[in-house]
Amino acid sequence: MNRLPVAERREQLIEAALAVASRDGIDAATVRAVAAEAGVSLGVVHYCFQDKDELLRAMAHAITSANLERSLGELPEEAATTESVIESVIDALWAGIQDSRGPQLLSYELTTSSLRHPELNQVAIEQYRGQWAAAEQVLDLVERAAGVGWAVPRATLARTIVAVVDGFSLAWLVDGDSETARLGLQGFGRFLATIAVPAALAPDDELEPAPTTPA
Amino acid sequence: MNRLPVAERREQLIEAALAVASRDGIDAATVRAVAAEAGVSLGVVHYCFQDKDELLRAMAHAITSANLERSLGELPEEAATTESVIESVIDALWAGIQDSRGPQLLSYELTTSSLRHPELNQVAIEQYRGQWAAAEQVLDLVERAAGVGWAVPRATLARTIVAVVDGFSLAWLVDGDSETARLGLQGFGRFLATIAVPAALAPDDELEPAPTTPA
DNA sequence: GTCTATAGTTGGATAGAC
DNA sequence: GTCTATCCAACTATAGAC
Repeated sequence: MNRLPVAERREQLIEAALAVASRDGIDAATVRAVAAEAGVSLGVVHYCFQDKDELLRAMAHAITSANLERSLGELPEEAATTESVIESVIDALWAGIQDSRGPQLLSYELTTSSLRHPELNQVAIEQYRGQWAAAEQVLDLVERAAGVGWAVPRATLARTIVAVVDGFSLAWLVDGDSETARLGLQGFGRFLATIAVPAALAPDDELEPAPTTPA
Repeated sequence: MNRLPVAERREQLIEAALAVASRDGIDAATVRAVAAEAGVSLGVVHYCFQDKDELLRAMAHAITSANLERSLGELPEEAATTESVIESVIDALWAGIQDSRGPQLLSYELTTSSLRHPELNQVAIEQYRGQWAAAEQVLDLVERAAGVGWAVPRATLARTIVAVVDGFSLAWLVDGDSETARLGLQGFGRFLATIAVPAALAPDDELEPAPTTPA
């Protein structure tokens, strides 16, 4: 309706794309559907984005950024046992996931789409780089709150955490059983606690293993 | 070309669908593409299957069945330490995954598709029920080969295993780093070894927790 | 900047000849 | 049983009026 600067229009359209895709799936996020959701006409979308892929890439980037910021929201209490710090971090993390079924599912759809379509190639790896980085920051938080380090390199641990959270999230999306998922994650949390070592005994980080594909 | 009984035609078309979808993604598995892959004409597919969804459901079912049978292929050596039994099972499992990138990715695509489209609703839960059952059988194998039980209910452990394998597989699909994934899984395997207890001390299975949604 | 109109594809599904 | 021909719907993308 109103005339808006292109930049704001883009924001609005990305929001709309996110809404449609979260609600109805990535395949439903057609240019038409996004235009309708935003209340603009078809041509407007093509005026703001070169093509559909550019719109989807922008949407994916918005998700990744949002995830990164959100992951820093949950901070654990100060002094406590390692177990209880981990436990509260996991509960907060899980609550966040549980509250966003649509976006969560969308993020898996984006991953698989990215792996099939060359024009979205960067999307998946960016997602994961973001998640791995976020997991490291969470580890950092736990380290300081509980005064511990880890028996394995932090980067390795971060990848494992992302893998475990991904796996339980997927299963939860399928069977809808949040309590089982939460308990499973807590079980993993207790494992984390077992490999925590007093900060004094742990180096800032272990020696990095041989660098893998820089991609 | 040849005139075949409907049942055989269906088998052939399911094979073709699997080939196309594994190679080019689930979205590429159109009725037309499947017909072309199988070397038959469009009408034939609609003669054998009521519609596209029925074909996809049949394909998904074929995958699940194949996975179940395959998972029993890898048997561990007889006498050995718990660690080494677990290690060899994981290596065999991972080798199988690594050799089937396309089908692996397809299985995630099927899961997300199933969660979005009501007509495929049963697909995802069947997949997971199959995987959970397979994981329990693998646990069973390890129990007998290493003469151990577990400190947590076998069903819970099975879900965790599936979640961890899923998570590492997804990350591998994204970054292509099989060695890191394998090492991550082995790390999880060492955790499994830590919660193994001598068979004499473990009941056949722990008391089941309160039954969750039977679904 | 925004709209309508339309070109050009692709894919699901069916009809009817053989 | 199998094929060709065809219909219809939905989508991307662009052109051109306002």
